[in-house]
Amino acid sequence: MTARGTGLIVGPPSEAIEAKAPSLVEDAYRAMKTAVRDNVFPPGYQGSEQEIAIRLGMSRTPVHEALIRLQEEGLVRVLPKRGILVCALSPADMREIYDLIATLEGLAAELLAGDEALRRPALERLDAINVDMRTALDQDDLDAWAQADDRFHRELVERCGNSRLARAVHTVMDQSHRARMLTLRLRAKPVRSLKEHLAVTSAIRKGDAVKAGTLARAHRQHARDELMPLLETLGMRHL
Amino acid sequence: MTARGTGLIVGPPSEAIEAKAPSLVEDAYRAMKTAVRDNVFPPGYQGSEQEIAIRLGMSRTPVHEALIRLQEEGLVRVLPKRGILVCALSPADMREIYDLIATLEGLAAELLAGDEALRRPALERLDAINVDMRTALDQDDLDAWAQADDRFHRELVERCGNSRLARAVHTVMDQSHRARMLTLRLRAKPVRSLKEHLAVTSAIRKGDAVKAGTLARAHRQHARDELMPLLETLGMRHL
DNA sequence: ATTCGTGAGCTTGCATGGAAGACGGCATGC
DNA sequence: GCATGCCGTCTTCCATGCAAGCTCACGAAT
Repeated sequence: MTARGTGLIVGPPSEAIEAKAPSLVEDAYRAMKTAVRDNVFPPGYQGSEQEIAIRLGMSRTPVHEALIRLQEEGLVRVLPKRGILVCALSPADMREIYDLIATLEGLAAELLAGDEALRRPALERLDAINVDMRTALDQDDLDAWAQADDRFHRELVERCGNSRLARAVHTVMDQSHRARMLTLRLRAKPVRSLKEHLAVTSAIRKGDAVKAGTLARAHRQHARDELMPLLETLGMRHL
Repeated sequence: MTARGTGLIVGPPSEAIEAKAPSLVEDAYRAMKTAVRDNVFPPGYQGSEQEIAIRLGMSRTPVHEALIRLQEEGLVRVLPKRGILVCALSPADMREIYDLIATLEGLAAELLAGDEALRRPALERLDAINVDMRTALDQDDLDAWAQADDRFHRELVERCGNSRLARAVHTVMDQSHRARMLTLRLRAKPVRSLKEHLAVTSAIRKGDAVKAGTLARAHRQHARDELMPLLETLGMRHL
């Protein structure tokens, strides 16, 4: 219990834009997260730490530690003595996620609109992204659209000044990434998205926090209301 | 890559009310979390895994793994090759946390008010807690008041039906618990809290989702606006 | 035919040791 | 006096080994 030295009292990881030191744990973490996101490990997939360790060319230890982090983020479960399991999402889970994101992005937009210093650089980015999305739509390039959409929402939460909010949103978006990609091509041409993005951007520019928040939240709720019936219809129990 | 068997596709930890199996990692996790919450490990405290392992009577491994989880939750930082550090919170961090909680509890109240099946059992609890809080106030029992306050907010998010929301709120509330306890006795008698809790409860009972959400959010914002100047005044750089 | 017990082969939990990095004090050079 | 480079010590990182628990197939008993 010897608190050594009166070292600098460093804050939580919030602020620090620490470029994680390279380590096997970090490698394993990234590799497995990517594998889950890209459906290399499909939901319901069961594997063992040993198997993954061999594939990544390391021992079980770093894999095990990376799995703890992934479990904490809700992407996998480690079943004691039984192996690891990639989590599947039910429609109810998707609803939870959308409700959460809608509200949090609403707050993000609100914070952004209410802070002059914050919104100036953010708007620059958002405007550029909106242009890209318009281009993608004109060219019927769904992948480019999805990428622009992703970037828009990412910038929104990353630049709102609340790092914990950003982290929370990222966590649940990681969980739902797979499902999102899966349903991307099942929906009608997403023309409304651009309109709504522009409206949110505009409200932020005007500094109308309440309106920006309301619009951003409604935007996600629309997406939710479009997605949920689709999932139910397809009888998707899990994905 | 042999996905073994067509085993049951289990969902994310969301639903499962799994009573964590007893394990050294779990013990270490709880012990250290409690130690941080109760200021046994004050912010800025530096220690080593070895030291903690000895104190807990186990090897370094479970301590290390528990630390990974605590780091993921933002309570500590593991500095590579240097030791562990208990995170301190700045006023800016407290603001982040309150903004986040305000919004999330707003959503929780909204969800609760909008769902008949959910709100019935919840209201039973909330009513009881409100009675306890009234008693505590009448007796000037600050500790009892704090406990009732905590329970109220806990029930709110745990019974709203969105497990991810609950988890997110718990995570940031754990982070801010220390600061909250510290400032508990610096504030005026919290008579407004009860009134606001009653108002939120009433709105939920009426099924007025919008009002419930607005009130719950405003309640936390009031607390924030009361707390922030206090922190600044005391010149608290970190806590 | 069906049930139940048993054991082999998985799995992770945890302990431990060696390796490499980070820090701080001390000697050295100016 | 002051800066600088070196080295001992402390720390985590990672590999590995053993132990214990879980699953499932197989065989015996009913």
